[in-house]
Amino acid sequence: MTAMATRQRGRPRSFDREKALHEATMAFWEHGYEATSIADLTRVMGIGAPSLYAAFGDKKALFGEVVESYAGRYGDFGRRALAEEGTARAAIGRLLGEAAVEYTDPEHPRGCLMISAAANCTAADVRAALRERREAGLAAFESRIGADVASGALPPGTDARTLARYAGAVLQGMSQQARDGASADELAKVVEVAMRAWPDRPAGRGA
Amino acid sequence: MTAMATRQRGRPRSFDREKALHEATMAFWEHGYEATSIADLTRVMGIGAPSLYAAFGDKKALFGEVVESYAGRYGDFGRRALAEEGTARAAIGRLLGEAAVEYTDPEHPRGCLMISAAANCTAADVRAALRERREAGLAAFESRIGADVASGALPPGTDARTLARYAGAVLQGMSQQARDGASADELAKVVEVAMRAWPDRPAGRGA
DNA sequence: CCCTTTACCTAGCGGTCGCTACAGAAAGGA
DNA sequence: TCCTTTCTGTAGCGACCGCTAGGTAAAGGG
Repeated sequence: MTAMATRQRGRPRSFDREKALHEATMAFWEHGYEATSIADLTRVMGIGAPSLYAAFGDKKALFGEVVESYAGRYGDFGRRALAEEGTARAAIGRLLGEAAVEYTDPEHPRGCLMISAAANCTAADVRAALRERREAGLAAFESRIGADVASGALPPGTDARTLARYAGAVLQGMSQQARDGASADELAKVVEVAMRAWPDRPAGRGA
Repeated sequence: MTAMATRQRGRPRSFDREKALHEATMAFWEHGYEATSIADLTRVMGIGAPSLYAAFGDKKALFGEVVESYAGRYGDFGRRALAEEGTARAAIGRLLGEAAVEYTDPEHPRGCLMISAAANCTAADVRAALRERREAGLAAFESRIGADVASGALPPGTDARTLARYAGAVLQGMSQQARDGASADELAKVVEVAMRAWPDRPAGRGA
């Protein structure tokens, strides 16, 4: 309390916490929250159960850290696309295009952890946590689209909420398809089709 | 063997097999294959575990019957739309529109059992069984679209496989959104947007 | 009536779940 | 050197998992 950073007393941790968290992320990403057991986790993390509990709390807290680190490391392409592109169309198009690559990257499990890892989960709070993140994503889409409607880059009658939900549905569908085995190329072609639905000039049909 | 239909010997079953199967369907639909325990099933079916095993085999076999009956009872709108509509566009548009209603019907759990019930399932064969059904659905879409390309109802360059996968992705996304709480009206608007991507006349941009 | 056949109920099997008590090991402070 | 602090490994807790043995109840056949 008085001094800060008591410079580690006692026996030092014998494993790399970041690396262990990464391995846990891969396991949860692949199999989902509930289907990944503590025994699975201790095996892939290379540590004993007491070390896991000492370092991360419990299974839910570990999953919480996994989701947080996942969002920053693998889910950030969406935020960047929304922030960096000049129009909602460009942002969503880029986001979906990058998802096609990301969701099929052989370096890690397929699809999106935040979409699939708590799909059929008994723990209601874990389900709710990921659902809230998905809803936050939709809200970010809607906000970006709304800005384009306000600026005139999209037709005045455009329903931002619906267009955001459409983009979210395509994204979630792509995640499922990736987990079902679709290739990056196949998903990229789907994105190309999906973007044809976008109202691309202020004289469009509206909605 | 010699005579047929030995007209029930022994004590008759004390529960309605169809009704029990229906209750099991609701449970699996709501919570998924793995998260639905035998104890959950016996409770909602109103029978003891030995009766369940005697009537349905084991958990996998029961789930198999559930999927089969679900496909006929709740998943048939897709087959009908593909069979009855004059064009692939009309068929897919109707299919998605009916899905918006079906996936949010308060009479039963939200979304589609075949899409979500084995999402994070440890049993690989159960996962594979539903994946194969989804792939069969995509193949049916592709076949119907291919017929329209051949007949000239769709532009010659149209990629039937991609268009089918696009429709499947939207459908799967809608299922997820329904489970996340989207209303029938919201999903219907998403369908309206999604169908704008459809190549609607033989002078379209192709792909 | 008794016998056979089938279904039901109670109780509990071996296994895995998430999690932890406990004792030993490895560091710094006195 | 000894104590305190923190981490590690073994071993196992109570609860639940899918599933079933064994005894009893309810039907038809003789």
